[in-house]
Amino acid sequence: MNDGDMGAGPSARSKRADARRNQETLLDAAASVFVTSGVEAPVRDIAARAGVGVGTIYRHFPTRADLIIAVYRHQVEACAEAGPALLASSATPHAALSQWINLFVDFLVTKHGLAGVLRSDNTSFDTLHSYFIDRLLPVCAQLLDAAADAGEIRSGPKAYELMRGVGNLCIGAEHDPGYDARRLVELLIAGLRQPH
Amino acid sequence: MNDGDMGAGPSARSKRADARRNQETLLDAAASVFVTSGVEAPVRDIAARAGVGVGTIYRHFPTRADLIIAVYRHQVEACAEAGPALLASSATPHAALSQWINLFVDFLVTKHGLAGVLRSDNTSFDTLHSYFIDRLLPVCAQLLDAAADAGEIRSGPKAYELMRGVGNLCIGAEHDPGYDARRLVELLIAGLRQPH
DNA sequence: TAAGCAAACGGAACCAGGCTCCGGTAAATG
DNA sequence: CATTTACCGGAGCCTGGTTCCGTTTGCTTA
Repeated sequence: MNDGDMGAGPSARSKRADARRNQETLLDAAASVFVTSGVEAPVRDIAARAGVGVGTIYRHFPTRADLIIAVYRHQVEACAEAGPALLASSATPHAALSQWINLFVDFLVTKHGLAGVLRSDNTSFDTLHSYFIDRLLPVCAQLLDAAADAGEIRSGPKAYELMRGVGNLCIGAEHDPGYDARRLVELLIAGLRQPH
Repeated sequence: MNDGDMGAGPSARSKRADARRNQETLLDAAASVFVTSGVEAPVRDIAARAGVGVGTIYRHFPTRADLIIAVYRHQVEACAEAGPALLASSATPHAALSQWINLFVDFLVTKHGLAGVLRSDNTSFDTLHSYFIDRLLPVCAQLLDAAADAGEIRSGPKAYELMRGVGNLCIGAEHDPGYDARRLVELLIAGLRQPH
């Protein structure tokens, strides 16, 4: 993918040491700033926290979306991999779907502002949106199809629509004690059930 | 409420003619810019469209929220008044609730970006949020209570949570052909039904 | 070890958009 | 017509994103 390591043999040239170090530092700084100030924290704040100039951020992460993706990649991967596992271990496909959606919701609501930025109409977040869709939509579709095949759900929204709906319900869920995204998502999933 | 008299008796002085004219012009300009560029259009654009300076906007509408409220006030009022009417004319309270929610959704999705701005964490939109809540929440609560009394719905979210959820589902619904907010809202309302 | 070079760095500078402030304009009034 | 003052316009400030380029620094090679 890049010319760096990627196991292309022992002779592969590395990036300069300071570059790699900075990339690491930036990821840590961004993660910690995201926790305290949300994913929409000013770029300058992240640069300051990392002790680098803003130019360095843009060199490593051309758009803010790239930075966010890099910070959360592990967790998105984990969520994606949990899908098939849940399907294998759950009593019914609908139960698996429900549990998986819970994982997804937990991820979104604990990342201050992430759900909101996912739905921003700012075009610079398109790649973030695409990343989530590319990685998670197939998983969701698999669970949904399994539940449909089992006759547990009515013909309703396709996976894309469901995921967007769930994502939307998570927006602004962090700091409003009167709003519980999980409860509403449960309601939505309940509405999906076949009225036996 | 309309011409700035503050109800201090019939002798109350009117505003200057140019001020009243500008206020009217601004409302028209804002409405038309909102249609084409969304409710988050730059203030300067609205000023230009109205042929006034930005100072004039801020004098008449101290925050953008005030402007948005003024532009949509009639429609919000109509929506609020439709609640009791629907309750009186519908077969069941749940049907009335469902229809009323549909009105609300129609309103939100046809106002480019309005749902998104309702959920913005930008504090300057708090008054917009408050306005919607103050005006519409009691209506929603009345419908919800009626449906609960009739035993049609399970004990679920309170009116506030329901309205926020519905509002969230409407975010970004305008320009995504693969996403139909109405369908998801219907699912949500269906999930509210008492099982069997 | 030192020289040469490209990679990488930092932050000044530029742009966009929100909001304020104040000198100027003109509506109301006598 | 003169006076008052509400009201107007837009220059200008602020915040935050993004770019650009002179400087620094790690790596390579002699």
